[in-house]
Amino acid sequence: MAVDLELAPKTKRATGVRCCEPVVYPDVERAQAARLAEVAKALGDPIRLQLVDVLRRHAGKVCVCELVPLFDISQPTLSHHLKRLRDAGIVDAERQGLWAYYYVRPDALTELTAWLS
Amino acid sequence: MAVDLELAPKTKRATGVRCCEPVVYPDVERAQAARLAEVAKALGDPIRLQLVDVLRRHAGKVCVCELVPLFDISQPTLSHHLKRLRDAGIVDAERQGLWAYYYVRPDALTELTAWLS
DNA sequence: CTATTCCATTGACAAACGTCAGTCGAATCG
DNA sequence: CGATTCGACTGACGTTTGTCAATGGAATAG
Repeated sequence: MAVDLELAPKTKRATGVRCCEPVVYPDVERAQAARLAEVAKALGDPIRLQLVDVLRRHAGKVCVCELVPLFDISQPTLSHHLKRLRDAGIVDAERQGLWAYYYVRPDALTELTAWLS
Repeated sequence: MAVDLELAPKTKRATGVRCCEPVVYPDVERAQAARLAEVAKALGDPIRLQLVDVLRRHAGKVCVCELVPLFDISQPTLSHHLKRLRDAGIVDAERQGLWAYYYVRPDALTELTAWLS
């Protein structure tokens, strides 16, 4: 994932001399950065982060009706946040009759965790 | 950080019976979630994530003029992203004469890393 | 002093986001 | 059947975001 920047110690340069040569950034990097940023973005809201936190603490699946009273937001708004987490691939849902059960997808956060560590 | 949700197996309930009791969410949680989400949000853009990635690979400080050619964005836009990272406490800068050197603040990502792990 | 270089800030704009009230479909109870 | 419940979706709203062109301000070169 590295970009080999030459970290030349900056000294005074003559006027008209460019500061540094352009460095090509590998496209592979960009694809991974896009994936990582997408996950980070989905976690970039306090409510969504708490949702993931609650879901992660339960090995099993959690009913939406249990999540609603945890937050001071309307049910449609919570549903919207859950959809955003679903779109980011972080959680998934399973309907059983009238209820919907959410859970964190295994390995959904491993790439981001690995990058951070 | 846990919230003790009772994960009662859902079964059919009589009409008019509430699904679950409201659970109180500790305020301490919310403060930490706000901090974590702020950091995650700052990382929730591909360019900012790549910026942090580049800065992390260099133990020392990196001149802005070295960062500009890495991305297909204008210099003001890059400056804007750097400011967002500064505001989130992820990076900091140091001016030396005409140049500005950026670096990742130590421990800026430890809380998020710990939460993810 | 004047010209130049580096970087931040401003202003503007379209796009995306967080939120809610309202609604709807599906499933269940009576 | 009709009434009720769960959860998603729609439309609307104000706010935030990402981006650029233009500008400004500080420091250096000549």
